[in-house]
Formats: sequence, structure tokens, C-alpha cells
Amino acid sequence: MPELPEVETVRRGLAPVLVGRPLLRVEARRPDLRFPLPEHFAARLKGRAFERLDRRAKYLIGHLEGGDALIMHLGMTGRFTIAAREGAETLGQYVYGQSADPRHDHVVFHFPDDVAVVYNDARRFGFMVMTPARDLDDHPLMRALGPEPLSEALTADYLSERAAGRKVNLKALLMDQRVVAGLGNIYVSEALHRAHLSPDRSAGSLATRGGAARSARLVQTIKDVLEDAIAAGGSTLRDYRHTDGSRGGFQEKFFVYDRDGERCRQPGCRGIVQRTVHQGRATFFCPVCQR
DNA sequence: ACTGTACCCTGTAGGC
DNA sequence: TGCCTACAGGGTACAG
Repeated sequence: MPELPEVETVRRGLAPVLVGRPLLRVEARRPDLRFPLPEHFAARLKGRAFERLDRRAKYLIGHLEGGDALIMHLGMTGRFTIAAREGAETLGQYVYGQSADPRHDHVVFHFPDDVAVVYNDARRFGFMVMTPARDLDDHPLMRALGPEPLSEALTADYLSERAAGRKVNLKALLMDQRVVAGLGNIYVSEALHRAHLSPDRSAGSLATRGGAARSARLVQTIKDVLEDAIAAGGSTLRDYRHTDGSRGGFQEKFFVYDRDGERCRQPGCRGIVQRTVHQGRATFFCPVCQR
């Protein structure tokens, strides 16, 4: 479900409620998500507050008073929903939403004024792990991550360098979180389309003749599509929701994703969007304007 | 080192 | 209607 724009949208929605307020109580309604929850999870969090809520790649990172970091991943179907008890004084202050099927409400953070943050995850591919904040950069989940695509660290030169000699196709290159962090199935298809590059093209061709220009184009479209998607509040295909339960808007603006058989939206292009499979995942592209 | 595949778990859509 | 299969936006482990 959630790629960088969705996780960033959740972060922005969650931060005003999650940060700077004491956790009155934490409910872990089951011992594990994808991985076991941290040891003594509820007890360790009780009474403490998050000082900051960051995002790295597709991870949310809550920095707790006392120097611990809670790394949270939404997997495919994870949802954070802000909920306020009916009649609570905060009703006008925070948007609140209904979670999905309450059977999958696995973790609940309770804050003052009857406000709660509920983590719901039907497939339980999401997880929460805790680590000392000072070790965060060396954490196995963080250590190998490539640069944030919206930072200055992602440049055409960097991408060409990482692509040089690689035999995989461009789809696989961009899906690799060690190369660029935060892209997933949707935004790889969309960025490649905007750059007029075929997902089947070899990654190495970003480093051979003409590669510099292709790499520059691709870096620009990656940044553009992510910024556009964040501005639209992410993409909702099925499960993804904002912290108030509302849907994202960027799925209306897909050029290729989930549009197989329909006309390519590139102005002037008469191609028909095709669906193929790369590395076991659906890829959407226009065979006419992507080369 | 690199690459492709299987797998974790649940819900849903589509074919029969 | 019910059953079965394929598939879904994530990442990791492992075999070759």
C-alpha cells in the first residue's frame, strides 16, 4: 500500500496528535505484527511522549523521550487513524476517523482528552521495532537505504553511478531501496512513464552513451511525481487512508498505473497502456512513448 | 556480487 | 450462492 507519498501524508497527519503529548496507555492487542512487538512494549511507552515524528523511506520514526526510536512500517495494509471518543472536548480540534475492520485494530496509543491513535493492519505486513535513537543510522533496516529522493542527495550523477554495469532493468533498479529509498510499484511506473523510459530498459543504459541525459530526466520525474503525489495526499487504490479516514487523491492523476487498455495520457501520444509483470509485480507502461 | 523466486498474511475480485 | 485461483501498494531469505 504505502509508498513514500502515502507515508509522508500519514506522518503529517499524525504528528500534531502524536508529538509532545504523554502516552497515557498503550494497548498491544496481539503480541506481533509481521515481527514481534518490542519487549514490554506497552509498559515501555507508558507515560512517555514522542518528541518528533520523522519519515525515512517508507518508515515512520517516532523519537521518544529518553532516547528510544520507534520504527514503524505500514506494510501493505497498515493504517493509522486518529480517533476521539464521541463527545470528547477535542472533537473540534482534531479530525477523527473510523478505522477499518476493528478486528484488525492491533495497537492503540491513548492520549489525554480521549484522543487515541489506532494502528489497523489486516495483512499484518507492517511492524514496529524499537532501537536506541543513537543507533538508528546503523539499524539493519536503515543502514543500507539509498538517498531520500526528494533530497539533494538524489542527483543524475548519483543514479548513473549506481546504475553503471547493473544488468537489471530500470523497474528493478528503482524498486531497489538501496538505490533510491521510498519508491514502490506505483511511483516507479509513473516516474518511468513521465521520463519516457521503458521499464524493460537496462539499468546500465543510464551510464552509457546518452545515459546522463536519461538519468537527469528520470531523477527529475521521480522528484516531480513524488511531490505531486504528496500534494494530492497520496494514492488510494484500496486500503490506504489518511489519518482521518479520508482517501488520497493522486490515483485520479495516474498516467499509466492501473490503466491497462486505456489511452496513454501523454499529450499527443496515441499509445495504449500495457500491463506486464516484472519481478512478480505488475508494471504499467506505454509502449509508444516509453523507450 | 547479483538476480530471480518463494514467502510472510488476509481480503477481494473474477471465473466457473 | 459457493468454491477456487490469482492478485494486491511491502520487504526479506535463500538458492543458483
